[in-house]
Amino acid sequence: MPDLAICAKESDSIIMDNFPFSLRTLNLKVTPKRLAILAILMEETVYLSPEEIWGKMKRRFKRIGLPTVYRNLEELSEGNIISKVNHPNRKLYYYLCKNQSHHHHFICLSCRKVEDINFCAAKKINKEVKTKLKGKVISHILQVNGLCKTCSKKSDI
Amino acid sequence: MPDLAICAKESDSIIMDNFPFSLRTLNLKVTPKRLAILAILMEETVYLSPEEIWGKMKRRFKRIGLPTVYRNLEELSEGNIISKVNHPNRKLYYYLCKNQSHHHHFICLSCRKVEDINFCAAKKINKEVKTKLKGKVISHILQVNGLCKTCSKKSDI
DNA sequence: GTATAAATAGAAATGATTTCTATTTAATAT
DNA sequence: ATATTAAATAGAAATCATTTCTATTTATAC
Ligand SMILES: [Zn+2]
Ligand SMILES: [Zn+2]
Ligand SMILES: [Zn+2]
Ligand SMILES: [Zn+2]
Repeated sequence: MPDLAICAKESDSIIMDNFPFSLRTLNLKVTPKRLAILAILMEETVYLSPEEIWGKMKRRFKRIGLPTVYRNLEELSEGNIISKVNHPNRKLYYYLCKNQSHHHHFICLSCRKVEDINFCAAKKINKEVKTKLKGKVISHILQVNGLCKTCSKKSDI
Repeated sequence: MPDLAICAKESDSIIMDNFPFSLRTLNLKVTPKRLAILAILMEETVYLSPEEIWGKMKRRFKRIGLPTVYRNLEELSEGNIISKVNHPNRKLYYYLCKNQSHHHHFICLSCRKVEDINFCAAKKINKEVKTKLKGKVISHILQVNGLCKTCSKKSDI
């Protein structure tokens, strides 16, 4: 189905084109390095570490500091443009999800693939917190860790 | 209601009494230090950092190393006797929940209070991962971060 | 263009967590 | 009780992912 592939690429570029707007909305300047970080993440179906992103940035810029990568990833994540992965190894990983609507992720602990889980308990949870606990929700984490289809087959052997 | 208080204490000691059994089930030796860590966590309604637990341990033992605290907390958490908190500041915190059944937590980012959320999407999620993604679930995180009743009132001012 | 605040490079520091080895201890079998 | 053995521990030291710092550069608004 070449149509699907073309379609996917078009929608990708639509997302890419919107990054400057998204950045400005967050009061972040539209710098070449910010856009490059987003472009790098756009190309991936797996979550990446700051150091790995730095490695890819070094191919595009002759001067690029690791702190810049860390800072930008944190800002982009804070602004909900990218998402942070809660890895059991407690290291930082980031992922850019093309799916704009609120949802959560299944992450593969082996190959790092990320897949969408079209399920969110937010409404029920917010209700329970509000009525029963009388608290104020700031954020919620829902993440499923495991082995993707391919990796679970491998470990079957 | 003094009855409730007594009842609560009795149920606590029932849990306490079961720790040696739980530890043996996990092939962990029943050491005074393990039991003390559990006793310290039992007394708390808030999550504690390893360093804070170490501080309390130093009152009970004249020789007690911080690595011992870290190691034990990790083992107990791995064995599901205690639960790890996913704090936005990315530091380690642990909590011992008296509620034995599977559930999740609302954590206060201000006073560190932990409250139960009697809701879990595990069944739905497992089903979605199994049927749609054909993956294997290893673990899932569901945690709600916010301000508890008391703390959200304070920040209203 | 100019002004200004934000972003960045690069070096350096940080500090929570982990690793290491010698010693001690709990559990089990005499 | 005593001996045996594997697990647990103390304390010092190392690790290293992440953050901080300051001078310089750059995006943006006028
Ligand atoms: Zn995989
Ligand atoms: Zn997604
Ligand atoms: Zn609170
Ligand atoms: Zn609980």
